[in-house]
Amino acid sequence: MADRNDNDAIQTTNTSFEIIHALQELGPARLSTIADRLGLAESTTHRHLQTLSDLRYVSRDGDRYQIGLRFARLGRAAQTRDPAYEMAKPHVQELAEETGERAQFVVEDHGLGIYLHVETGSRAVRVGFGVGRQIHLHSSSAGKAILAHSPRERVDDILDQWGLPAHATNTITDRDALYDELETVRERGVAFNREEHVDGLNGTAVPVKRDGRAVGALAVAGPSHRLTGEWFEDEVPSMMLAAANELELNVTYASDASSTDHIVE
Amino acid sequence: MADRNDNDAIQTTNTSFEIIHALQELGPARLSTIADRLGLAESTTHRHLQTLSDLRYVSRDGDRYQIGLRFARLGRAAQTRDPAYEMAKPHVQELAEETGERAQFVVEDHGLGIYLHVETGSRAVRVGFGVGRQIHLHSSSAGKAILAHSPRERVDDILDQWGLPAHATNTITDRDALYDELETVRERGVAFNREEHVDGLNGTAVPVKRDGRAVGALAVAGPSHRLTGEWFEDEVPSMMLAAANELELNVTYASDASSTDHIVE
DNA sequence: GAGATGATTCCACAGAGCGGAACTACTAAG
DNA sequence: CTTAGTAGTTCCGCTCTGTGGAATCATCTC
Repeated sequence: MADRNDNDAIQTTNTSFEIIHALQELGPARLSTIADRLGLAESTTHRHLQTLSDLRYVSRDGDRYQIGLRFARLGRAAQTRDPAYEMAKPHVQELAEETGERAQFVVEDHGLGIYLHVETGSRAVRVGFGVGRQIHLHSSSAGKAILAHSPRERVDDILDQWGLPAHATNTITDRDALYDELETVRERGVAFNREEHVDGLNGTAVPVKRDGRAVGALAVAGPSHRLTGEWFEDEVPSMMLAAANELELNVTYASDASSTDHIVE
Repeated sequence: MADRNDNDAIQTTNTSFEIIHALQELGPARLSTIADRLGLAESTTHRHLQTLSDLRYVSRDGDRYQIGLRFARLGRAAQTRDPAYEMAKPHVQELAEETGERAQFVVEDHGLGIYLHVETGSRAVRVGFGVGRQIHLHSSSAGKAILAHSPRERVDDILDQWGLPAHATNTITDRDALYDELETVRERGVAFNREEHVDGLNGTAVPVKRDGRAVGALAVAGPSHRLTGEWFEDEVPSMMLAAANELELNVTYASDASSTDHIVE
């Protein structure tokens, strides 16, 4: 066959997840819609949906299929796979209160940044980047904080895999420019995002380290007109540094006596 | 073949999810451990893990595999698949504050109750039943509130599927007894759980209805020695009823103008 | 009732997933 | 430095299973 595509992944599993992704995007949808969208036979689509429904990962209401609530469980399992992740939550809440802006905890997986906690302060901008959201690391303050404290080799791999696509007018799209930026971040201990991810949105972040490696980053984001001057460049960062410092102590301490954290099914 | 098991589900998809479930329970695990546990050939396991890793639903660190953070996204999609679910969150928070106990929002899917929001009040009992947790409906206050406002036919189906297993000393394990109980719940508008799910734990819940059907239930749970008397039987229920009432108004109103809630990938 | 639409079941075929065996990469030990 | 031993990866042929098309069934609509 000519179509020796990507690599040899299991096609059936891919198809099942394609259907799940379709449901994620479409919301409640009918079988034929999904089959059309993915270019699958209706019989095939039907069997996948049947299987996924048996597994409770798809719900069905009449002739509408939608994503199953069992995924809440797996999502939760992901969010708590490292005890450090849960420890970050109160600090995110505190930062949201102190700054009044949106505070986040972001970690890296497969070269992307994933929002694990999001708290909105009193005057924070509206939703849109909720928990679970995936972003490129090169164009966000949290991402740069993480990259700055990752081995150069790993950074290269990530950039190879995802490139440096432009998301906003100030996005850093040049590799060397990014390396310089990461050097600055390392020196200052704080990363800034000046409308690099979304126009009109600034952000700043600090890494949370364990054993020298960044396990994630604490970040604060808000409209660029409000996040400016000393508030943006000094005051907010020092709040985050204080939080990160405390968090790092918890995380490091807990990793010694972590055995009790295991949760059995 | 003799083994015409359950029905004809897609075996490959089942296997992939079995591996995911194994990772969920084991935490970081090595390939051979997973293969052993599931009775699969290592080569097969390897291919599944490879595929799931390409999809970013499995992460790999050296020779340890674990659940991927991308599931946080699907979990979030499940948690927000109905806009009503998000509207419940502030009410849960308020109930947790007012009562000081653990407050929850539970919905039904595939005949099980799923915790979508959990907030712990100042003196609430420690974790263990977090977001995403799945419980039988017959043995919890929230479950009974939901069942009481579901069509009899649906209740039968659910009981057929899941039975009435005993979880604690007071669990209702008799079908007719449960029907009587549901009738009481309908009359009072409130459901109670007196150590039916976990010994030492009481709970109470009210349904949240839309168009006559229960979309979920608001519940409060706490140690049986603290949840007693008027506080348990009147005061807490009236707080919940007030919250549910307000929530129902939001939910019903929002369902008219819901088109703007759609979130695009 | 007839017609259309969509979901479900049936079926035959070939492609895809499977397990066993061979191979490679690391460690540990002697 | 060599030799086992362990765990992960790749290879390969077989067969079984997932696939799409067609036929059937269920629901609405006009």
